[in-house]
Amino acid sequence: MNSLPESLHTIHPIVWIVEDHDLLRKNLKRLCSPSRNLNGAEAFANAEAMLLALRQTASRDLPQVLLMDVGLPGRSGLEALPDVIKLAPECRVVILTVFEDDRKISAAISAGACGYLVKTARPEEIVEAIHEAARGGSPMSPKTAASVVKLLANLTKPMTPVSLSPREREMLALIVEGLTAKEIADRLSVSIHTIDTHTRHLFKKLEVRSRAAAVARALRERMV
Amino acid sequence: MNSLPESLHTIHPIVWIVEDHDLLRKNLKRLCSPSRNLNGAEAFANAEAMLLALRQTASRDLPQVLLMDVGLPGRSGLEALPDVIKLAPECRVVILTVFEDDRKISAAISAGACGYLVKTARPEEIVEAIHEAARGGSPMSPKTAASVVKLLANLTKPMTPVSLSPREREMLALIVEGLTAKEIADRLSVSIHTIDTHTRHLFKKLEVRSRAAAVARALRERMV
DNA sequence: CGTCACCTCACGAGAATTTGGGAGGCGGCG
DNA sequence: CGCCGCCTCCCAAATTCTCGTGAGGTGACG
Repeated sequence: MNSLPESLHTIHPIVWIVEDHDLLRKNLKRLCSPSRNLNGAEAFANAEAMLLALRQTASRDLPQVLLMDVGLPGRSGLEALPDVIKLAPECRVVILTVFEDDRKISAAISAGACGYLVKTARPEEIVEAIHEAARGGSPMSPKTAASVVKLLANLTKPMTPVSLSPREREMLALIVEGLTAKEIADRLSVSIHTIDTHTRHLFKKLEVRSRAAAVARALRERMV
Repeated sequence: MNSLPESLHTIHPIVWIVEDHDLLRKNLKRLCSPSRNLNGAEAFANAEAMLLALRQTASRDLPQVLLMDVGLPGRSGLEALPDVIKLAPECRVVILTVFEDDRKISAAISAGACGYLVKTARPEEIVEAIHEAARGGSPMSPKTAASVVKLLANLTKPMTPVSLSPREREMLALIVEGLTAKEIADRLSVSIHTIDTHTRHLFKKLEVRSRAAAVARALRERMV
């Protein structure tokens, strides 16, 4: 969709930077120079200042790419993301961090980030990543990509090593809905004793001993 | 976890190739040569032949990386993936294709692929991708990564912010584990009455009326 | 026709959960 | 200091769940 092969040499994406470490911030800003076909317009030490500036910026001057550190200053970076998306929906947010663990990556992407860079990346890699982000891509290391893939695979894997009968599957779905045995009995127009029996068989097959555990297994393994 | 900085030059990952186009298959195999620290042991024209060989291969000779085309020959490639995973669970499968659209990418990752390459990639990129896959990473273009990120973001976005106290968060985790109130009380060394109270507050905040529903909400909105 | 899986229903007892109330102590904050 | 949120504990009743066991009916399959 965003294929601009020729104009890469003429368009200078506006890049904003949020980084609390002074030296790194300056280096990053210097990196985003017109000589590298980048326009490092603004650099901030924290997310609040960036949001403030974002609110006071005309839409034609909004950044195309936002390079944001989410390091020590609490979660200010990730928490600012919803506001960034509201104020500049077209802006591609690339997270810059020292950590590369599944939870942080998951949180960043859930919050709306599109890319994920580690600070150990070489300058040329960072520049290239910014261009890729502006182009609509999601720059990230293969290791980060592996985390993302693992998350996605876990969320979408359809496999159920347990063979449930249609009725049991139905039961499971209703249990996951949070219904009580009696409510399920009413919903399905059968006796509550029947529900009990189904539930018992279900537990045996799922190898659990409680509704809560059954729900956990069902949701984790996507058999709903 | 898989940091082998020194041994990269000595370990030659065994690479298998599935590609129906004769010329490309031969080129790929030639690419996986010891001179590039790769061991392109086998190349097949279709998935069935590869599976057959996989079944007859001792575990020490199983491929570390499987480069598989999923082009025109139906879905034979993706459909073979579950078998590959069963026969060689440690094998990293990298999809090789001409298309780069969301649906195919999603299908491949759901099926268990770890990487995704386009055939227009340069030889060095392919070689590097194979090494990254063997290392545990997920090689893919930024554009492909963008598709994956989009999918993941869609699946995990509905994060309603619920403010739980630390203790309540702990409770929730243990409930999701399937523990009973008494077991939680023992685990945390407090009275079961305390657990009851926490549970009540938790339910109020989560707007649920049962453990099962609490588990469902917690897992769906990943507050675990 | 026999077997088997599935759905249905029943009884009963013990365990656990849900729901309502109240209460004391602690630490942060204006 | 007073207020508020949090953690802790208690009582008690109603409800629900868990887990046995047993059993009748159906449809599929060999």
